Amino acid sequence: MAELSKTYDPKTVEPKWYQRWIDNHDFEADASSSKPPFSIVIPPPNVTGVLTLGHVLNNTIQDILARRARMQGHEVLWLPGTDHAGVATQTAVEKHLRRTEKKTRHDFGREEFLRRVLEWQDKHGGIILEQLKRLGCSCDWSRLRYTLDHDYVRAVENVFVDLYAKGLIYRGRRMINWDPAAQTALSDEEVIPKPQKGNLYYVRYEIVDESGASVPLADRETQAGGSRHFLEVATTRPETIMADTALAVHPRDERYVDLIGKQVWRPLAREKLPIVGDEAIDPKFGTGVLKVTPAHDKVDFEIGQRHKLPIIDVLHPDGRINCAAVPELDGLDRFEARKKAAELLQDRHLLSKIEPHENNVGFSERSEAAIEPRLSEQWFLKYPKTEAALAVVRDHLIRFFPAHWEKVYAQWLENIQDWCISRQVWWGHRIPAWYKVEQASRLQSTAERKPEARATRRVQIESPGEGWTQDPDTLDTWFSSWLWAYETMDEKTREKFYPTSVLVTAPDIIFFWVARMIIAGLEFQPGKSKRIEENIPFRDVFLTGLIRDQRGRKMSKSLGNSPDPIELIDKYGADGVRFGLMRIAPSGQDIRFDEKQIEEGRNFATKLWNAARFRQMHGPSAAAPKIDNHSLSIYAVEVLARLNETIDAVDAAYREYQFNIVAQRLYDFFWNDYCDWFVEAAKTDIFSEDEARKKSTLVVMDVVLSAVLRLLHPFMPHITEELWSIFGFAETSIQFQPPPEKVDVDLAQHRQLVAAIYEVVTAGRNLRAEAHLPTNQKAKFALRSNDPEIAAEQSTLVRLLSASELIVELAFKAGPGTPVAATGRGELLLVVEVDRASEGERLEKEIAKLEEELRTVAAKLKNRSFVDRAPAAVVEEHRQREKNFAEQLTKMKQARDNLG
RNA sequence: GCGCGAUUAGCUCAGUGGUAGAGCGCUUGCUUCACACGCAAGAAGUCGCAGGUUCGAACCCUGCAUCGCGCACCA
Repeated sequence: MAELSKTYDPKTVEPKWYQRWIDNHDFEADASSSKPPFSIVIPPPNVTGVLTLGHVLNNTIQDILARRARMQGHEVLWLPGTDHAGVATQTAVEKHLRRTEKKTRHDFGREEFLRRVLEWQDKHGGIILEQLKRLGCSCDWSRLRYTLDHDYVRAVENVFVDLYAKGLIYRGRRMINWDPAAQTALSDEEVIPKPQKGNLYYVRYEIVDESGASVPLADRETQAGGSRHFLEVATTRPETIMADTALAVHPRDERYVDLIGKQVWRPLAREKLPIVGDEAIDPKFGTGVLKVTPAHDKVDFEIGQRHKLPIIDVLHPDGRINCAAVPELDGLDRFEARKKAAELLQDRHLLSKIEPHENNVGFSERSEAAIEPRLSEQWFLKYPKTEAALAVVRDHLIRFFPAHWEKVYAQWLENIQDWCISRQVWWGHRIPAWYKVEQASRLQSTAERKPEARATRRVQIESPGEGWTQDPDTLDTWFSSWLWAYETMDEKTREKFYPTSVLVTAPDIIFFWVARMIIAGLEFQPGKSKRIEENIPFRDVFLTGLIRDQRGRKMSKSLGNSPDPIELIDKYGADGVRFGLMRIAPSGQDIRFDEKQIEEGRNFATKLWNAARFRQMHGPSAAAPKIDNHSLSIYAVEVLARLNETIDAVDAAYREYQFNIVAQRLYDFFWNDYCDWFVEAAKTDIFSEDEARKKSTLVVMDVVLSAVLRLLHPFMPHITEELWSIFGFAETSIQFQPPPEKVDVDLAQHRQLVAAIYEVVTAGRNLRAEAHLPTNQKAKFALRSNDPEIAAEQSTLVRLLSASELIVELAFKAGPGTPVAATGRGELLLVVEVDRASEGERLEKEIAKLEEELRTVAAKLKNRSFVDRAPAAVVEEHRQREKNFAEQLTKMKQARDNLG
């Protein structure tokens, strides 16, 4: 047994053990094992991503669950993998190419661009997997999957074909969310509404004269006031006026009802527009008149449908104005055009005012460009099994932790809309639809296709043959992710490990991923039977918090407030980072990150190391240590009792996924109960000549250390494995040791005595500090007691008090000015002369405190209702307290009186 | 507008009806034979506000305020 160095060095220990675990194939799951299965699929990080603190949190939790399950005798599969992340990766590569080569993807063409993406992927791909290894993640790397693996791609295509055949996937020309920067359609979930400060432009639409003639320009200004020559419209988007195809008012709005059916002149690209009545109009907003722009607004589109209005699109896909009729605006960016349009209207006296106005505008989650609602032909999925998906969570076949997320999940499913699944990006799963080449040759992208150009279409994986061209679009990344829970598994693996045990993820992808995976499981039924329980993708969903910085902001690259986890690991060790983070990660709450907390994790690792070192200095440990119930010291009984309590608390916390509580309980037990109290008290035995007592105490240490190492192993795998092997508690790795069981001794005995002794010690240390006696100066103490139990522990009391001597004597006489403290087992005196005045002052304070406490308890006990109605045990406890306070008060008052 | 969460020591947070807790920070003392990434002691809180239930409320109920998130609206 090598002697341990003074501080723990994670830099050598951690890589050493990780390599051994890999070499031993410890993380590889055996699908033919007879052990009960436990499985987790990793939320696949982006293939070119790098590790963030969010990943550290998420994957540490998964590793804890996997490692604990392994120790509990499960056959564990933690299945790792990466996601191609269509729009995200393509956006990153395009940005890179724009910067380095000043070219767009169109300059390269599809084939060359995809080659560039693959180059990028080779360069940046897989970094995050290596980083997960640094963290100690016990993934089964032999089963590593990627959403663009051949088989996985085939599965995605099959699902598409299948859903098309079922009529659940369809093409349609509908309003979608268009990202003008990435130039692709997005799903509703990828649009983030943000409040924007803008303007409300009040635009006058001239009412068409009954005769059809326009009012002469010169008269307009004067007539604008009272009479009905104009209808005023409040709009935030004057640049889309050319796309207006009607004005709309509420059908019962008295101000305007007589105008319904009449016409107005569109002020830009002058045309006659009808005035229609529609329930969707809010009379209280603006002037109560809405300009209807069916091509560029979702609500307007619906109004347009109801009134059979034409649709005029005045925007290019990149967000520039496309309107030859108004050359001043044509070709301008939409935001430029907004200003310009206002100017044009101003010049024509058609803009009556501009008011500041705040409204919500949708932004692309990826490119951060303002989303343009746009009419476009896309592929859509009508979600199957939404009722069943609601039911499995409602009936708790799947449980969410914390449970309140179940409501968020339900809310989304209840309001679910068809999913726009096609993306006008090149990086991803290409849609398995084929068109006759004559028509297809005209296609840039499905989004651009006019309805009349609709080609002959076939949906199948292989090309139908000569003359057919594949749909140029790809699928939403999440359309592949939703199969992740089972398409990552081969048939045998699936049979053993599907459904998975638990999914660990962040709450912001409940809609994107969690809900859709549940739907996929129910729809495609990958389970062993048709039973719902066999087909849901997981049984528990644990939703982590978001990590924020100290000011409460989300961690983000642009803010630069996200520390690099690898730097933290270099500085504090993976175990320190893991433990520090878990201790502050309350379930379901956001986490404010502070490096101090990681430092504490590192400090705890050092503490563990040194406590082990101390044990090791006193001789070798026994393999599989067993305690002898009959030779236990009272301190041993106490620490074992607390170990038992800790084991129970840890078990309970695990059941609710309360990792912070697990960590905190282990921290408190080990640092306070074991190190600060037990080890210090046990030094009496360890340094004594009594070999039997020494041996007994060392065995208790071994039992506790062996238990603590196993309890901590899921959180701190490397250091615990290192210490486990150094101590030689077992032949084999700690990874497969069963968790500690509670110690079977009569633990009720002695606990009161130990509590009393610790109370005396604390009181004595307090007296010493009050008397300004330095810690390194031994002091003489006396305890007024004739309690043989206490007397028997004299040597330990001397050690813990750092006393030169402790006299246990009921009638101990001390001179006036001897500091005294009341304890449950008699007064403790610090036998030194101190200034009478300051001792008197201290006693007065002590007495005041006791009197206050006594008053509180006495008042409660005088209350008949309390005595009659509170539980007997509570009342008894109060009585006991009253008695103790009264006794101590008497003693303290005597001491004060003795002072003179 | 609807829903969810939060509000406890300077900071970060535990605390599901019976004497307000931890870590950090702060103050004081200590290089004592595992550990200064440490040991010991201490100061510090009208538990967001107002009602209610209860013998008793940080905890349960109602309302309000502030902060955060989601959904809806968003001309």
